[in-house]
Amino acid sequence: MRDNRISNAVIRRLPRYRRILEELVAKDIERISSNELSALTGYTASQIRQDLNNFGGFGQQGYGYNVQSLFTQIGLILGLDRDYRMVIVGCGNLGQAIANYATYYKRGFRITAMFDVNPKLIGIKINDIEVQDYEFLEKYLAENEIEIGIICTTKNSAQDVANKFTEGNVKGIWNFAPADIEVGEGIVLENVHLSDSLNTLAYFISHQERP
Amino acid sequence: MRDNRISNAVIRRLPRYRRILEELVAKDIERISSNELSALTGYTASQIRQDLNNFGGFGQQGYGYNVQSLFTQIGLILGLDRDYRMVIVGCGNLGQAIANYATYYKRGFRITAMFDVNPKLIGIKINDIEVQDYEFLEKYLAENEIEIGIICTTKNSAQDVANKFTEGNVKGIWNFAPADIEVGEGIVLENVHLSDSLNTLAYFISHQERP
DNA sequence: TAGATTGTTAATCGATTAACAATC
DNA sequence: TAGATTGTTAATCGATTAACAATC
Repeated sequence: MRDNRISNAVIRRLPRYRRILEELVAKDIERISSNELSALTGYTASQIRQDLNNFGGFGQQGYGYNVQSLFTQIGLILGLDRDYRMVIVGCGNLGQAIANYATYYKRGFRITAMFDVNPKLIGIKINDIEVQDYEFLEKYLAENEIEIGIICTTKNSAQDVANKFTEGNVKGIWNFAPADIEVGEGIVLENVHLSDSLNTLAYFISHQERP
Repeated sequence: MRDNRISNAVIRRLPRYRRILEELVAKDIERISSNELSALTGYTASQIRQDLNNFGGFGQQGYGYNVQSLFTQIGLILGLDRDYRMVIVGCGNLGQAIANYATYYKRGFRITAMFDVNPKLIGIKINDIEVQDYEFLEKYLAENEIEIGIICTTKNSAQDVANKFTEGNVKGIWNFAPADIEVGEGIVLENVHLSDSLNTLAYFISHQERP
């Protein structure tokens, strides 16, 4: 699989392609053309063909794409053929929501431990996982190989957690705290800035249909 | 304020500028140059000046930008000088997390009602707001002017909720369900696809440092 | 084979960066 | 005033779209 500098824009469209293909698989649809995919995704047929051809020729002239096979291929490209062990720090509602979400809807992404500083949360069980004292994170990461660290803390704690994750050799950090954190060299950072998203929504609402 | 077709890319950088300026305000820093802002944001100084000049000349030659004033200006551009009434549908952990988040951290964005279909959730109070039966959403929207509808349900219910929001004349929809929903003409849709975000993270982890 | 549709190259469009005159 | 830094125009870069030959 060639992946020498595929643009970010392309990568971020892949999960969406996959999501739509998943529905087609569920509907037992066997083949689809770039034109039909265009109607479903909103991207142009040309763009879809360009995107997919970054990774190889998945289609067949005169036929289109095999839905099941394309779905599988995109999964392979995204790295969804392996398991990811994840640790959540911050077990408030958001941390619990992410834990539930991953547990019930994201096969392949497994929460192995959860941490918090709040004595009221330490000890409770969330989907059979007992919340541990944040103090033990370092030790836990040293003893267990964890691919993804998830930050669901407040803004102020986020960088400290990120540092511990970095030292603990996670490969990626999924950050939900409204902070711009720094991560170690070679560690992937994916931010979900809810605040930015809501502010953007406010902008578009305010600027709807005005001269 | 001119806003004839400002590109999406620019808009999505604004909340980040604002977030960083907010910290500078807190640190009592008075002025900042595009060059210094560049170091803090990671965007080039040139891009920052271009971005800001879409909305007018906020800076002063030889001086730079006044931090407090720029912060305020960006807030105005984003439409953060008014209140937004919001309704949440789906009161599981995620819905509750959003409710807490908005209540405690987002002045100007006010949750006025919450709805669910689950009898176990109907009647409980989340930050003084009682969860109502989803059945009453339609009536509620008819009687109250709501700007933002928030979808924290499962994939399968998302479109139904979106339809009710559309009929109830919300101006924007903040969607957390992993579904591609359709919304009425003129209604702004902002998606937070956690699943896509996690899949993207998996991609970058899988493709770190490989030939 | 004829028709359909991809893979891929070329053209266009838009966004980012560079450069510099204007000006505080 | 001299120095600094913006606002803005021009150049570059990259991403999207169009076109069409290849081919199933």
